[in-house]
Amino acid sequence: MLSEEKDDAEAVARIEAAFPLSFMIHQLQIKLGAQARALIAQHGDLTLPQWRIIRVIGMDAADGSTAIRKVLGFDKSQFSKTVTQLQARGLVEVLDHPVDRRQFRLALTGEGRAALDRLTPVLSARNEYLMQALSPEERALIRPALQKLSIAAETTDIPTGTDT
Amino acid sequence: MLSEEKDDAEAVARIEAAFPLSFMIHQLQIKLGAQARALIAQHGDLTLPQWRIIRVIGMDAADGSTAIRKVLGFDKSQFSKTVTQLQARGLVEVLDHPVDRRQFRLALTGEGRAALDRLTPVLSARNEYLMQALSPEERALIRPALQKLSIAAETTDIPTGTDT
DNA sequence: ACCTTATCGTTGACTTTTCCACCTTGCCGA
DNA sequence: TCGGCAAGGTGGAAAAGTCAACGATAAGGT
Repeated sequence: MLSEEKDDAEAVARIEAAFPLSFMIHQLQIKLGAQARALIAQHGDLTLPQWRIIRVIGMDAADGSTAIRKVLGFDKSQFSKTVTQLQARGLVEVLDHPVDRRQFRLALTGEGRAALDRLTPVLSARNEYLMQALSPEERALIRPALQKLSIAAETTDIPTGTDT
Repeated sequence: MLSEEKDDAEAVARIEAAFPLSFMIHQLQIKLGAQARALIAQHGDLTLPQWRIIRVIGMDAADGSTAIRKVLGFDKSQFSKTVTQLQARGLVEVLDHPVDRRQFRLALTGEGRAALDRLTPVLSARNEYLMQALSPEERALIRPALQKLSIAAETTDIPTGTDT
């Protein structure tokens, strides 16, 4: 009799139906993080934040520290520490910023790019797998939806129930 | 001249366009977590994980430890430690589980329910605020989408690019 | 009934993340 | 041009989260 186990699953479903959105996202993030860590660990020895930074630098869409830090949403301190680690491991090069002397530019070293090339296929396949779990409409809507939420999540003072 | 600042913002937008989904969710979760911490801190002295557990118990949809732990996605260890804190602070009561002797049941004490009632309006208003940032279709689709992703995120071995 | 396997919660060591104070650099109005 | 304020990065302390090992209970197959 697996009624107990089933009861737990039913209880989970019952709760999830009325779950705050932020809880759902948190729960999802926990699972995604664990999945990513497992994949990264199987194919190298980067940490998850290290991988994220390398991945963004490798997109060649920006090299300023602030831009990279902000897309990732990283805390200043964590970003600083992770970049130091990457630099110490010779995966990333830290260069002067041409305009803003507070910032710096980031570039991959040969070794850094090698790590990126080794990991990219694996993580891309995962991303594909995740996207395939969604219906076409969901695929189309989820990115803008997440972006809107991301902006809304930056508000510090919430309009108190003056809505209707 | 705010060209520098603007350049950063443009770079961020450029990167985000081609961002892996998992990165977007991670970035969103960071912001949501910070927002929730700020709100909770303003209205009491709970930690975020403590609040989450209290909130779920207060839904009265389940009281078994496993069900509560799994909807939140919490690590066993973290869950155990946070429940101990809540019990020590007298916010939560730990009772025997009627069927499974490995688990326990959780219930709010009077003080626990008071904390819940104090915080709920604030956090509910935030949830409303977040939902209002979405279009009606997005609102309708986001929950099932996140649930599908959550299931997909549990897969440990990803089908390697054999798709086409 | 029995044996094997899986799940549960707890613990301790460890890593990661957050928070805060600090100093430097850029921004903008007086 | 100066003076205040915002934004950038660093470093240390505290909190949160992760991981592996353990003993106890359940579940499932034989």
